[in-house]
Amino acid sequence: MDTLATSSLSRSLKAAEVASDSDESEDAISAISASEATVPEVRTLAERVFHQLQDAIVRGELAPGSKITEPGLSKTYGISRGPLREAMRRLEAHRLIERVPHVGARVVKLSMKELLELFDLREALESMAARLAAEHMSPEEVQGLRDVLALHEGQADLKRGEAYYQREGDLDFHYCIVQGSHNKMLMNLLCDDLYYLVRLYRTQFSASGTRPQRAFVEHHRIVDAIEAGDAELAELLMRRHVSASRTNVADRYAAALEQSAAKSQS
Amino acid sequence: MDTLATSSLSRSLKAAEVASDSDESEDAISAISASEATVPEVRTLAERVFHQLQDAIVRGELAPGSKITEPGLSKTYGISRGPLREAMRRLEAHRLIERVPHVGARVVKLSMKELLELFDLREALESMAARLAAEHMSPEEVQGLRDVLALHEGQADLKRGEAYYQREGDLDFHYCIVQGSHNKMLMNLLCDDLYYLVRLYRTQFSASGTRPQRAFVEHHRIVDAIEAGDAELAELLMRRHVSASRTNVADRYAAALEQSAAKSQS
DNA sequence: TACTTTTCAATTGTCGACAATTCCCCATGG
DNA sequence: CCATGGGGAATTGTCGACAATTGAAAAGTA
Repeated sequence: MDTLATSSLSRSLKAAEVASDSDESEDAISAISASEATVPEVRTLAERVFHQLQDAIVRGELAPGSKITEPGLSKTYGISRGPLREAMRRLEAHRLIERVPHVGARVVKLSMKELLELFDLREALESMAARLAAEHMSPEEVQGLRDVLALHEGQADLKRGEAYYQREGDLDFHYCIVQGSHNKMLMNLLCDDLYYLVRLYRTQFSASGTRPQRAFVEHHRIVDAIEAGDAELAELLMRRHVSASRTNVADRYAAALEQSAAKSQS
Repeated sequence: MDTLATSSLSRSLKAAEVASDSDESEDAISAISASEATVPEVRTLAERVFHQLQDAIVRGELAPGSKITEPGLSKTYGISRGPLREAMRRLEAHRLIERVPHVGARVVKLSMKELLELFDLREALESMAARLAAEHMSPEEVQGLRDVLALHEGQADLKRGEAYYQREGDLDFHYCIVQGSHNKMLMNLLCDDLYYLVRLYRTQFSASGTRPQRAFVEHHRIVDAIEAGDAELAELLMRRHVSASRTNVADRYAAALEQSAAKSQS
């Protein structure tokens, strides 16, 4: 009951963490359609509660900006404060919580400014990932990418209007590209740090994607370029893709701001 | 005696950490030439030992790949294992140590492959930083940049052959550029995570810079572009600058490898 | 001698208790 | 009524002790 997997992404992320040495990113890709399959059970309490808190934050169970106290969490998760504090230290380093000495910790709350900064980072890093993926991905890995795309397309076909789930799938896609770069540092950075912040944003701003079809064709174009080994094109397309996503978010935010301003004025 | 500042960089990094809210990056720049000035003393033991260990690792006092035990460090730093473990959890998240549950922790040892990956990351991120800096830096900040450059130039003039210290100064320069981007996420990523790994590499491979003059003119060209507000040029020049540095490292490594191979064969 | 098994010392993981600091509330005074 | 200061409850920081796991040395057997 307490280990609800939130989406295929969370599972693949966890699987990647325990087996980060494997150069076979095929594992990670196929793991997406795998069953619950007992994530090689975490060996230590501190590690377990770290992942639990990470999930809880990213899923919005722990509201952004809300204060979290050690005795509270200690009782909730049934562990003592020792391992809990270690988990919190890790969360702090990953920027999912913010701590002030002798005062306490609270879940991070991304401002729109920070969110846009995050998109700038993604643009720089993921375009690089796409370039490297075009240079290094094996034909089998590319096929895995296509499978992922087909899978999500089928899902989106089922729930035409409800594009929310596709947004998580979107991260799955980007996750696979990063795996394909075969650059471990980049993989760590994006998959272990930035993508959790991206997911946090999605719950915080309850962002339901509003351009699923367009994102789909962009995804396909990117895979085409990767398959063709056209690194330059893949980099360019990914840069545009992320940039368009950023613009989309900024526009929606501006619209929401304007609407709330008009409402308060009326 | 236990708080030996290793270089101006370490001080500016620390100062940036405690006052990360300040939008006045002027502070960080001027802090470079400031005196010892008691880094606003860390409030908690865990935090203090974290910085001490961070410095010890980056300076090479704790050899890369060497095993570190909790009782050992506990006695060395005169604290109990509680705060120590919290510090180690933070170091682990920053990828300065690697831990295996129930086995132990050891200082990371960068392979050449990982080092080159690190340079790829820097190329993507710092070129982005240069572009943003060209767009956002104020005239005062640019002046601060020039001061830093002049300062290091004077130092290098003193120790002509000994270019080692300049290498630390090199990071100071890059540090200022990142500050000038005014992108907090980027600043955190580069200054809190990647730059420590870069410094670790420098001790691990005992990298004495071999191209100080060229790096100097490249630095000046970059500042020129930033001052002119030419974002595109600044981005390009920084990309080339980091790329050249990467090539330099790779070449030196290949040469050293060849030399050792020849020696073992004779 | 080589290989397996067993024991044991050392290290890591976890817990509960105590000390130190902060924050909130309330009383007191202007 | 508002400002100010003190007191107390709650939370965070630190410590030492105990349990659990590991790795290797030591003992035993073929």
